[in-house]
This record gives sequence, structure tokens and C-alpha cells, in this order.
Amino acid sequence: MTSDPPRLRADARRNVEGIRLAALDVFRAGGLNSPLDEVARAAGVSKGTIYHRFGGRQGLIDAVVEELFAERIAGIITAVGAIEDPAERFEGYLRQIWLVAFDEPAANDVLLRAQPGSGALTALCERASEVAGGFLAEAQATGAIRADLTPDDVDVLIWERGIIARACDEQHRDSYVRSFEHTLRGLRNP
Amino acid sequence: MTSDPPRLRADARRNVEGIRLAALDVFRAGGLNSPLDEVARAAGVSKGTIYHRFGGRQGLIDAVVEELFAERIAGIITAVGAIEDPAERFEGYLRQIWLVAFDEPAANDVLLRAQPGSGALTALCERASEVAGGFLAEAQATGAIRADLTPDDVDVLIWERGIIARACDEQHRDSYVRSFEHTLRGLRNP
DNA sequence: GACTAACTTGAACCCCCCGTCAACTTGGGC
DNA sequence: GCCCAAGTTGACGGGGGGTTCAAGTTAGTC
Repeated sequence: MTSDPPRLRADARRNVEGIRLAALDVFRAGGLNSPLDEVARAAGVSKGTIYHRFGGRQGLIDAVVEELFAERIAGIITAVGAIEDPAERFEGYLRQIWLVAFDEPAANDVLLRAQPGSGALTALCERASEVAGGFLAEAQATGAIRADLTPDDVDVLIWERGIIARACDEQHRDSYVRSFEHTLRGLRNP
Repeated sequence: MTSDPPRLRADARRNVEGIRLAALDVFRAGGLNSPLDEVARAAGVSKGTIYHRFGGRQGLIDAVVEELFAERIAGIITAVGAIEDPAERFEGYLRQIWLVAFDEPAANDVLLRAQPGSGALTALCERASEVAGGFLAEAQATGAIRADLTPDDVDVLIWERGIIARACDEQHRDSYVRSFEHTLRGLRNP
């Protein structure tokens, strides 16, 4: 079970690893749609090799998405989970997710597409979505957050922010934050 | 003054008009970045003719933007201007603008880019922005709208919605509206 | 050290769109 | 009706990126 026959040759293994690392860099900097040529160049390899080893962009994404995103999200969830007040916890979660969307194009792409084709990825998004649902329910129970807000609403809010973040080239972080605070205020009970 | 010498030949005049009409259709349906080939095909003309007659995409946009956008905005301003309550007027203006952004990709593109190069266009955007500023100030005077909201904030809110609207392929109109109502609530005073 | 299966390469081909221009039509003045 | 300037065409070159595959290279076995 540790090693099924299809063992790779030494050079292939080296390349797979190099490509993974390069993809992490490139995707982090430019999002999941960065040209594969760029990844290939960064890995010191030819484009063809990426196709051979990963089957294309989708496969490459699957191979790095965990590292690119899972720990980031897990970190946020535990960090925010430590907040006592449920309403603050809920708002804190949204703020953190929204900031990740702004600061990390790749993570944002993950949040935005839930690429149909990557099990790992959709599972991740669903888990995040469930967590958000939990936070929401608890926050609503205290009466601080509007009762008519649904988990779907939260998904939409996250998706929308992701779209906006993707469109912000540099700067604007301040007005991005300022503006999501308006939205946040609109989720509270009067 | 009625007719400067550079009179066009009959076929040219016919084509100019056909291209304008085709551009209106195509731009309305697909936004200002639709392929010019498509406009050409719709006009029963070759791409080259568009370049000859309008100098390129920018010129073509200038030639239709008024019809595509100005009257729409003017309509909103007068319609909304009839609302008595300043706060409702302000909110009504935002709602209408946001709906236009959703329903008309071309108008949305106008709102989003303010293409540097079209005087008519930037003038339009600025006028709309000023009107919004007026509505905002009046609404704030009644105390219904938060005092710390600035005209720049409003511009950002409109820009952001435009970005979102552009990303919505079909459906979603309901959740689009639902979600901007959240934002709207966040602009009110508690 | 030779030999083969595994690996890699990069040119070739595809799609989509922009903008140009030499060659060809045609309107309309004479 | 002729004729040429005005007008139109569509092929061409350029850029960006994706995907494939024949030909060349190399790890690793015997």
C-alpha cells in the first residue's frame, strides 16, 4: 500500500516536485489562471512536462490547492473560533475571509470557482461554508445578527467580495475594507 | 454651419448608420468589449469599414454611448428626483443605478471604466456622480443616512456593484438584489 | 558498457481578437 | 456614359494562451 508499482523515475520525481513548488509561487502571485508557461519557466521545465505529469491546469491545481488554501482557511477558523462573543466571531470570520480574498488571488480563485472537477477543492469550500453557517446560527441566536440572514446569503456575500477583490489591482485595500464594513453593518440587527 | 464640406458619400452614410445601430445591439447585449467583428457582421460590413468610419472601438463607443447610457441615466435621475423623502430618494437612486448595472452590460461598462479618451463619457459619469453626491448630502441632513458616508464611498459602492453585476451570468438577479439591500441597510443610521 | 523504457522537449497547431493596408468597387460629378 | 476619388474589403501579421506529439535524451537495469 505504501508504493504501488507506478514508481516514477528519479528525474520525473524531481520535476514533479519542482513544478509543484513553482506552481505554488506563481499561483500565489497571480491566481489560478496564470499562464502555464510561466509555471514551466519557473520550474526550469517545458510546458509539455506539466501536461505529462499533471494532465493540465486542472490537475496541477488539484496538486497544490491543499497547500495553497487549506491551511490558510484552517488557520482562520481556529483563530476566529477563539473569539468569545458569537456575533464578533461571525463578523471576524467574514472579515478574515474577505481579507484573504483580497490578499491572496489564488485562495480567492479557489473560493470563487469551486472548480467542478476537483473533489478536494469542493470539499474544502463546503467545509468552510458549513463553518460559516455554524457561526451565523450562533450569532443570530444572540440577537445581534439579523434573523433573516441565511447561509446562502453568506455564501453570496463571500462570492461577491471575491469578485470585487479580483478586480482590485493593487491599492484600494482601504476602501475595500471600508466598504465591506458597510455591508457588515447591514447584517446587524437595528 | 449646417454642413461642413466633408460630406459623406451615400453608401458611406448608410454604413455609418448601420454600424451605429449594430453597435447599439451588440454592445447592449454583450458590453462594450464585444468583438468588433461581431458588430461588423451585424452591420453587414467588414471590420475595416468600422476602423475607417470610427477609428476603432473607442470612436465607435463615443458614437453610441450617449444613446446607450445618457438617456437611461437622465431617466433615473428625474424619476428618482420626484421622490419626496431625501433618504428614500438617495436609496432609490442607488437601487436604480445598481439595477441598470445588472440589466445592461453596456451601461455597466460605462459606469465601470470611464474610458479615458471619451470626453462625453467621463462628463456623463461625473455628472451622475455629482447628482449622487447631492442626494447623499440631502439624505444625511435628515439624519437617516450615516454622516460618515462620503461621496467617494458612494462611488466605490457603485463601482463594486458594477463589478459584481458584470460577473453574474444570467440568473442571480434575486440574490443580487437581496445582497445590495444588505449593503443599503448598512448605510443607514441605527 | 549497452540497451530500452521512461521522460522531456519545443515546435506545430488551435482559438480568439486587434489593427492595417494594398487591391478592388462604386457613387456621382462632368 | 466615363472616370476617379471615395469607399470597402478581407487577407495578413501580431499578441496571448492552451494542448499535442514526433523526435531526441537519459535513468537505471542486465
